[in-house]
Amino acid sequence: MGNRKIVSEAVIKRLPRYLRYLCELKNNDILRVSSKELSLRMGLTASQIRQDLSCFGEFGQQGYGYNVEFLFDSISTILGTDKGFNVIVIGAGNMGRAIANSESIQSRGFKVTGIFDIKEELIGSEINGIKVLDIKDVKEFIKTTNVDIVALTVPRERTKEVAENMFEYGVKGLWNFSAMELTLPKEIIVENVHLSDSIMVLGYKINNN
Amino acid sequence: MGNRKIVSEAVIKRLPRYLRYLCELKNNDILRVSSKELSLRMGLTASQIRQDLSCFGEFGQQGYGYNVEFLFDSISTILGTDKGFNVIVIGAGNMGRAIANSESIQSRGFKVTGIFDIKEELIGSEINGIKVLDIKDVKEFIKTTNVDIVALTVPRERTKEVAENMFEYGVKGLWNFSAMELTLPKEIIVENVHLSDSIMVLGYKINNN
DNA sequence: TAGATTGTTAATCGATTAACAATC
DNA sequence: TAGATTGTTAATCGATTAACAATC
Repeated sequence: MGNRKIVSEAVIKRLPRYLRYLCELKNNDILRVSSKELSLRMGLTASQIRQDLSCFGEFGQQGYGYNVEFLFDSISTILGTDKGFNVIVIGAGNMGRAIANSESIQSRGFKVTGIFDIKEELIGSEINGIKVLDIKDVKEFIKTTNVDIVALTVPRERTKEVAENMFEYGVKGLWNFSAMELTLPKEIIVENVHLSDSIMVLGYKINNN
Repeated sequence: MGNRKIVSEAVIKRLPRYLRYLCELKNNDILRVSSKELSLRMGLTASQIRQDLSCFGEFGQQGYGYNVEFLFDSISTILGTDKGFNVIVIGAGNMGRAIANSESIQSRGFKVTGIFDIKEELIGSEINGIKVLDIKDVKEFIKTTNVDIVALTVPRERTKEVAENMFEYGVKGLWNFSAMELTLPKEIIVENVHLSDSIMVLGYKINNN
């Protein structure tokens, strides 16, 4: 299911950013926006915005521009955030807790339905109202409840093993926070958040500014 | 100072990834690698690896390939991680603590030298051996010690104000974890980590796989 | 109606890939 | 020497930008 046309990675990555700006316009009670106006705010070209949106349909009107709320809702639908995703977090450390507590993630339709850890002292505690469960029970949890995404925040040395298990259990998406490459079959989507990569890019730019 | 040739964003973003793979080779006591071998491991073309590296100099040898350790060190130098960067964290919440505790960040030459928060109950506590200081003292801290990068993990509504202060205090780089766009003068480099953008891209890919 | 702005086609630009002489 | 592999130039591919007819 889903859109069959292949849309480039670059376009997909811009969608959440559009959503962010549209949300801001909405919060300021702005009803309409042209590609020109939006391009000025976002620092890209009006052409690119129109080209990007045209990958998914027609959302504007000649002479008028785009209805902010309609465009926001449309992009939400494209991203699937209107339907919602169930997320479990494996690893109840600082990063896991940050995810479980993130308002911006929840506000986009991602619901943390479970948190798992291996440490005795963490099991049974609560994070943002969600009980931390024993990692031993994660297989059963995935089999019996609907889990779309697994956020992986376990120590580096455990990442590979846990990731492979998740694939085996039929999880559709892995959100990997370990500074480690995961090579898994293409049936499971892996999205990496390599914090150290990000800060290294920042370091490079500082030195070469 | 630094390299005057303008290197494209795409190339820069691949550098930390090269470093990651080279580190792994090093750990497995592999002394040499050809662009072909590396390309197979990394899932890109040998051509691209050679093209990327050629932006910065000549690191290989015909008929031999690349000395793993030398290439690792060279890329470290390009990224400036050999010299080291001092980082302060503003916001001692889960994300701030995750940064202060991250081994992968520290192993790449980024040293957390201070953590700041506004909350009375956090001030004076220790995170990874670093004392949490009062946000009121951050200006003085920046003026008197060498701070290269500020990691911003404060709540959304405080982000803009703190970011502007950091610019004013002469900080060179901002590592922004808020789901908010920062528009600051180009003298200060901003690198964004928008976790919600990342999980939305994952959601899209799951739906359209 | 006149002005504004879309969606799309064509042109341009930049990034990736292929090819190959140089040489270890 | 023969084989391997670099760094670089040329060719290709894809993404961004410009232009414009359609139309609100």
